[in-house]
Amino acid sequence: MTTVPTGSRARTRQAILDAAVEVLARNPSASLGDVAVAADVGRTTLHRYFAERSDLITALHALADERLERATARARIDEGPAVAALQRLCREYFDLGDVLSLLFRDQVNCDEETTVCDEGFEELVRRGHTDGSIDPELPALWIQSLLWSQLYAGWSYLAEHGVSRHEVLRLVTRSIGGAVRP
Amino acid sequence: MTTVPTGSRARTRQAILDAAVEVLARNPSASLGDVAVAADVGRTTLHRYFAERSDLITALHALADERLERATARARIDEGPAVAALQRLCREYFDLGDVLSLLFRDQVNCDEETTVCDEGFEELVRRGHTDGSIDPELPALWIQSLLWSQLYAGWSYLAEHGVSRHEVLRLVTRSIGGAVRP
DNA sequence: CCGTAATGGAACACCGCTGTTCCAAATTGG
DNA sequence: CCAATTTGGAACAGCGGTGTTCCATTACGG
Repeated sequence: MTTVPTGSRARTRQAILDAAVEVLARNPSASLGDVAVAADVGRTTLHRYFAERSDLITALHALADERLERATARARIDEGPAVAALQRLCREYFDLGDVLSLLFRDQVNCDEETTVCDEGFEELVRRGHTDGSIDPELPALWIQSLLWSQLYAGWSYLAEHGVSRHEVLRLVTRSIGGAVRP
Repeated sequence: MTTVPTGSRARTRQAILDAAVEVLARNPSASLGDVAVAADVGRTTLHRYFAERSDLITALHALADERLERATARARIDEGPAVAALQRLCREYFDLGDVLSLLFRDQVNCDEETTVCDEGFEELVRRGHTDGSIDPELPALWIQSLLWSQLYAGWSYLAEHGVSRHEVLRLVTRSIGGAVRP
């Protein structure tokens, strides 16, 4: 049986994952050596935790999915006015930062992400359609694409221009809100 | 001196560039072999036209910049109401397709792209700010990020879901228009 | 129709990344 | 403080992409 992580093991594992998120978000084809350096860990150690590159990627996706789910839960998208709920979701996702750009760059069509949202998200959009706060011409799937792409735009904007995190978040939520209005 | 392209040379060169756009837009780290196959050309021939990978990339950027500039010119962003001009620009860029996703994926902050637009684009946004058709809270740079990210979202949407080009374009222009409204 | 240009295939060395093994050093916990 | 765990460095083979050379074949223009 696998030994229970003795604390040190868990810490190292997390350090590697964090570094991998940061490095691979910027350059999806970065080498494992780069990740190891960023994690301040020997390449040997990295291989000890994740035998193959694909194992690391898998763990990364699991981590991203988990955080995505938590963030979705925190946004309570089934409560209150639709647009406000959409903007709460936007805020929560924005805080995930690099973690989501990972999913975004690999495959926008990520099977997970669609299913993660679809139950509640479609319902949210439907709510907005019926109460007139969301343009009925815009399907839920498109609004989801919009949300993701604007988050991406926000992160890029943050990284490239000297603008505060708070200010960027303001721009994104405002733009998302405006884009879905009828 | 380099011999003047005899027609056949120019055709081959163009075939390689077209294939490179298609292949590299989907996977920026695709091999030159993949590009050669897509161009229906031997790898040797490809190397004959572009000695190094970086030479191909450079040519690709030049091609993208040129088409970007033409598209910008066609949109006549200095004419008419600001939002309509923005939507014309959106339409023209949308038609560039893969060519622009290339620039987008490599570096959203592409030095070229900012300078290409900045003269006219900032003016367009200013026009919208003063006549009240564009939310004055949104800076030109952000609107530009928005435009690009929504185009990207549109292309992805087109590729992944069975939606017509025309329909996607409608969604993008509508969303862009909505996003910048005060 | 002949010669030149253009092409593609094969083979080659080179390089960086990957995944593995082995061993010595450092850390940690009891 | 000792022993087990954890770590990192070095070295290695394998692999795929790169860039080059050489040669035979094909296409094209005068």
